[in-house]
Amino acid sequence: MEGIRERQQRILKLDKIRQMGVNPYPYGFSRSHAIGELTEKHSELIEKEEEVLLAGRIMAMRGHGHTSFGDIKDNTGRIQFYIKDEKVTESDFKLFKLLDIGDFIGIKGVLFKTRTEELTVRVKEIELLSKSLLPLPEKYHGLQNKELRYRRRYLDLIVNDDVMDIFIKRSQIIDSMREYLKERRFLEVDTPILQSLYGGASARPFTTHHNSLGIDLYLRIADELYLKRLVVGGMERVFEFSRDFRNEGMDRSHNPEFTMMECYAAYWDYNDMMKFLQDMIASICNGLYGGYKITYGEYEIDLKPPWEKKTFFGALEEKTGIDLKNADKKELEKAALEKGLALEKGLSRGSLLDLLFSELVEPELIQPIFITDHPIEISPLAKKHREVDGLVERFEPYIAGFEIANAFSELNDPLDQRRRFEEQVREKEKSAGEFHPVDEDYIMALEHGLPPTGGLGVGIDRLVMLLTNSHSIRDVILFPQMRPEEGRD
RNA sequence: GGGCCGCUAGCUCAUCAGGUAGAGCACCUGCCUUUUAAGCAGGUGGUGACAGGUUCAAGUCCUGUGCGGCCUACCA
Repeated sequence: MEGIRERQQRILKLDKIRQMGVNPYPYGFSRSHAIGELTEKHSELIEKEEEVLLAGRIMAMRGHGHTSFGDIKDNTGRIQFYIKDEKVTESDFKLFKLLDIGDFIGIKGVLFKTRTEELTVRVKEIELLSKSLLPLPEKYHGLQNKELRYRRRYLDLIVNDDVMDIFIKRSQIIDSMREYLKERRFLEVDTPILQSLYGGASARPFTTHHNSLGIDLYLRIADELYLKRLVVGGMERVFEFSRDFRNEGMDRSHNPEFTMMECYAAYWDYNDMMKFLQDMIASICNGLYGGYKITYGEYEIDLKPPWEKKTFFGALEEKTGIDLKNADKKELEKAALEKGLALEKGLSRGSLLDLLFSELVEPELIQPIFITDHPIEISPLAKKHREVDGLVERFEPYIAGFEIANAFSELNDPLDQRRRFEEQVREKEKSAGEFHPVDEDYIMALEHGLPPTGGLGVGIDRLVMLLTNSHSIRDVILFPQMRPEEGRD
């Protein structure tokens, strides 16, 4: 066990504190101010010698015999306190001597400035609010070890302010997106996480079991099909912040559980959705930073609308010099080989196009851009393009090389939807040998009539990465998936 | 899945050719009435991730396992 000796020391102190008749774990404390407020109001408070009541965690202590300095920290800031034996009761000073870095305390005192002009609280009374038994990480270097930072995120948050800042921003981003949607009359809904049939994306699900029903259930990989059922039901604009689960590999941009915001609007098409998304992202960014320019790694990115637009095949043509819109498998394979891409055998036309695009085009999409009008093979839930055969009305915005969303004019022709599902099933069974039944219940819903609808899914974790200059999804998820420490078996 | 790297005190890190482990912070004792990575003097603390091998001798070399990181591949 870590810190065992220090822990024993602290337990001894705990006993002494109890012997003084002090409860080391009391029930609350009334603060007059958050620490952060003091910086703004300090001149007035100093002048009036007004007493303040502050609470926080002790982050540092510097003892000097009859006096001591220390720092306490709350959610809003950090402030130095100064305690002098003659100025507090004997028992308060005795209690103070039994405190450690990491303990929560409440103090009553007045503000002053030290000779180095540092704002400081002169302690009049001190109260222990919670005794800590284990030591905090080193005060100067903080907690560096990434494994420990992820496994004991609470320590990471205590010690690394920039980490706290990222998660505050994450919350602000979600708040402002939610607000943006609600202002535009979108209704927030909850749909099932446990689904008896998964759909809305192509990914392997996590499987679980319901005992009393005696059936296997899946954790959702997307909530798309449920939200569109609600549009059928007359909820014209709906959205959900959805925790989705995909049983796939993990890396810098994939965690097995992640957050999507999906929204659907009746009578919108993908052009409406494009404008909506770009304005929403820009507005979130502006709310966060008061502007549209952000830094991501080596890139300066400008999110100011309007964003560039390129069709899927147009972007490919720029890279290959060939219009691949009507290319068959052979021609696509040839183009891929010419560009030096390694090909597995038996790739479908859709997979080939996908491969060409992600290898040749994606990495260069740094400034915000909409890639539109994808091939129909890789978009089973999108409506056929109104002008061009073989394409669908779909867009994916890319920023800093990330695909941050996916949207379409939703396919609402039930007979077409059935054909597309059946095509998918054939593909899947051919390539992966997986059984993947058609969602008959969803088709039935479509047969009752889905109005023309625009749909959008935004990858929240990736958006947060982008807006906080984070380079791993683990840095924007509080408790990323880890293997258990004890190993398996 | 593949490659490379890491795992030494609670934390951050050393330990040049294999010779029985060291610093700073934290902690303990003492001194210190404006310090701020406080200072000074002294001290506690390690089955060196785990298991095996080579060797008179292994933190150090070798093999395996575990966990993690980075890169790469896969994944709409």
